[in-house]
Amino acid sequence: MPDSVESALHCTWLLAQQPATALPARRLAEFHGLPQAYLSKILKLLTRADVLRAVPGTGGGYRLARDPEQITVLDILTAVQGDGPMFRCRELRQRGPVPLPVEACRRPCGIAAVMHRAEQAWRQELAATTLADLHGHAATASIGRARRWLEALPTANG
Amino acid sequence: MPDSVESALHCTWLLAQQPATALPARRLAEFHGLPQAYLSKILKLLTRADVLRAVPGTGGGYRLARDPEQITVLDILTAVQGDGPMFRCRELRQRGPVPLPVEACRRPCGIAAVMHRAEQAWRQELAATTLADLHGHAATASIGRARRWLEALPTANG
DNA sequence: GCGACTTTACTCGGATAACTGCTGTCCGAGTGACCGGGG
DNA sequence: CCCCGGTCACTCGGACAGCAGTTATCCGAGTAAAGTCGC
Ligand code: FES
Ligand code: FES
Repeated sequence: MPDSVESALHCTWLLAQQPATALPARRLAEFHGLPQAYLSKILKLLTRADVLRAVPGTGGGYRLARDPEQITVLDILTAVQGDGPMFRCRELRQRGPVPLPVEACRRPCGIAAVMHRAEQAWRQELAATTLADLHGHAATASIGRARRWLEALPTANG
Repeated sequence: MPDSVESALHCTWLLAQQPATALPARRLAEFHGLPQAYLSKILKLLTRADVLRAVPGTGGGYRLARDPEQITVLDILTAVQGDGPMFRCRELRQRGPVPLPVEACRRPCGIAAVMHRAEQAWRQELAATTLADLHGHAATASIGRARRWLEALPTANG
């Protein structure tokens, strides 16, 4: 699994701490210690998938497109990795010197069925967890460090 | 997910039809319509993981290392893809201008916990399915085509 | 002092290289079967 | 007819290229804010 998934999850989690304001890619990269340009690409993908909303101009950045309770971890993974299933049945049963006729291949084969069932369980676990749940179960130390850094920003706050 | 997984599953499934005799890589590649050399690599990995047993010499090939009831789909995936978890926590919380102290990172972070939980569900589904189960739930057409080809082999049978 | 215009700096967006892992391929070492010769 | 040695073809095993997806990077279009000038 690509590492970009972790970056996307961390950024969305951090944005969930302040759903109102928007943070630019430069700040998020600085906070997470990641290359700014590449993280920009990831945030781009999240924006295309309607997980984040981009705010252009000075003082702009990215903010959550919906409430944290309505953004699941599966949405983030789908945005970064694509919505296609990780296991793809290549229909090997129709190849070789003794191929199976197409009319007998309407139903998915047993191997694909098992794979899809396991993947479905995986997706269900991910879809059952929202950003709000992550915030609720997060360690106090993590929330503390995030809040500390957010309040120390040179933004036009009070 | 790499396509080699499907090849490995199909080969092991076919070998489960005849646990006694051994089939060479050439025959398996011919049956599945796959490149012989690459499939040899996959079978090599399965042999290293003690899923298959290699029989050298003329008339040799690969046979199952254990009974089909004791070989799970997870074993095959682990053999091909490696036993490492697909999601790897890079410890981003320890990076950046406000890093979390190491003493506070003994427990896995919330993101990694969710990911590992989902992956555990996935693994559980795969570990609960054996090659014998695949044979039991397979379509009669698939079993028929396999048996037909196996009996038509030029092997030194009766 | 107030408003409008200009300039500025900052933001996202898409298009463009370098790198790792999967895919595909090759040839050598080892083994069992097969064939020929001798007893 | 049976046993032995030699030859052979077939097998796996590890080492070697090619391509795709991920990672990393750059610069241009667009925008909101700030600064500046005139009234
Ligand atoms: S034919 Fe290979 S997984 Fe369906
Ligand atoms: S610190 Fe990123 S997933 Fe654990």
